[in-house]
Amino acid sequence: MSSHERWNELLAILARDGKVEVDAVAAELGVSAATIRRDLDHLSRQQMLTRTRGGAVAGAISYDLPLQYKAARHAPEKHRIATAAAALLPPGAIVGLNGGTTTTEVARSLASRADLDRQGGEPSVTVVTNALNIANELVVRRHVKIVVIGGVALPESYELIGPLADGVLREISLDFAVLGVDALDPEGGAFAHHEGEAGINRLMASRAGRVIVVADSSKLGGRAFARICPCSAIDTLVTDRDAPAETVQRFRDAGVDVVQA
Amino acid sequence: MSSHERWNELLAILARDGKVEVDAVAAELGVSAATIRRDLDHLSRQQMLTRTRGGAVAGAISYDLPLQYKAARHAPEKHRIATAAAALLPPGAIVGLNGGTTTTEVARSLASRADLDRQGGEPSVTVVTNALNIANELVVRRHVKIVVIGGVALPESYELIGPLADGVLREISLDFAVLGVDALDPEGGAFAHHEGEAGINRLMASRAGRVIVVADSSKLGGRAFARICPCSAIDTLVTDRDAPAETVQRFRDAGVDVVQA
DNA sequence: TCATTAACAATCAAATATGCGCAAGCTGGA
DNA sequence: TCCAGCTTGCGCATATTTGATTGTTAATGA
Repeated sequence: MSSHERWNELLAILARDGKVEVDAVAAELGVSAATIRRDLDHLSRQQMLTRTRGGAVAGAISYDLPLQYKAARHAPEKHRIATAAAALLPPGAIVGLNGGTTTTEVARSLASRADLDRQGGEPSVTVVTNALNIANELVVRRHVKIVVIGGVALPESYELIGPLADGVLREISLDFAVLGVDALDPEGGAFAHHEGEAGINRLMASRAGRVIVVADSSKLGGRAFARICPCSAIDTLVTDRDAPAETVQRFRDAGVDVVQA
Repeated sequence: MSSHERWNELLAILARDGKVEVDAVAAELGVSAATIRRDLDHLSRQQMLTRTRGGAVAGAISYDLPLQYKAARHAPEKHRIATAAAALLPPGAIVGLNGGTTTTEVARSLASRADLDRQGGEPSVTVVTNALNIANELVVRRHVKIVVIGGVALPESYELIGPLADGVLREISLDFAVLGVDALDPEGGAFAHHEGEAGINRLMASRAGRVIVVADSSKLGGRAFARICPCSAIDTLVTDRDAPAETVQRFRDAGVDVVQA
């Protein structure tokens, strides 16, 4: 087990329990207490936690893990979904992306696809996003033009929200909006956990000519706190092959074009 | 197998597993570990992955702050300047930060200043920035509230510029603007290499109650392409002790309060 | 207040990853 | 064909990580 994996594990325990104990974790991970202390000191220097005698307590990140850790869940499905979604976007498109692990994959896929069919040195795709991690990852790839919506940053999701973001979004138009959602229901529509995110996503969808929702099958058929939009506002859903046929049919009945990657 | 094929393979493994291990991949692809290391270093320079001991992990999120200690030139000076500049900012301040290595150090210093620790759960400092790297680094640390100006991202500097950024900036006021500059002249004022950056920096300065310029001594006394503002618009200059006394005096004569860290 | 005990910091040695120099092999052009 | 430039693999010196040891510090309770 490498140090990065240990750090992820420590932060996962911290997110779950709110605290870690040196000896307990050392036994659980099969390393010495000295190593755990060094790890905790390291993370403490990065302001990721607060050191206590005998362990550490949650400091900066209390509810959520860095995206890096979450990316591990359903990774192959997300990757396939993302590739399929990116394939729907034509060269030259202006694409809105919100935050989340799946949309981050879409961004990566888009960037590597743009690598292949770049034309004349000009960026062939414009990505408009409110997700800091996506912007940060794509900004070094010269093939994609990156536009960032302003706003207040949410530590949990790296998303920018708020009135400032609204203002910017109202000034631009999108060809496509590719939205990752927390839940998607044939009757209820698309949902996010956070009302601020939902608001931005709703606005992004309304500014776009075509709305594509990406969601692995575990998200289908449920609801979450804040509604983004009804299914009538969604043009295409990209999901994986594990989605139940009956659920897929209900989305199709609701007028959504379903793609199973 | 060509190097391009290997890179694709490495990135594919990274997308699937979230990490790669040097020895495992070397065996799988039938090349030496040295080659894999060189490949990973190469991809790491392209920001496609983050190098770890024994392999690499996906994504831009790292638990390290390598720049703080490895930032190429004038690192100790920049660090001292940044600490001194951050010390000028009182709790509760709304602070504008532009991009650059020195301002990134200021951001880190702000994030770890103990007396600014959040009081009553609320972050006690608000950072307004157009630099993606600063926003991305600070967003996980809850000590500061992060507001990002929108705009088009410049790959060279990670800065957001353009009309969208202008629009957001016009809607807010700052207590302080902390600006890193490319050149600073007692008569000419502050300069940036890029006219887009200069425009945003100028606007940021005009929205701030107090303008603090951070610049190591190598930047003093020269000029660059695009002017940000005259010295009359600058309240404080924070620089290092290597600044020539005569130059410092000329800044003081121009009405700038000079701090040498 | 003082003794006891657990946690800690400092240090060392072993294991292992890494970086560098160099030679061999390959590729593309003159 | 030959050469220049590049990539690859190997060996060795170096750096980093880890676990153990030992002395020090801080919390607990009588």
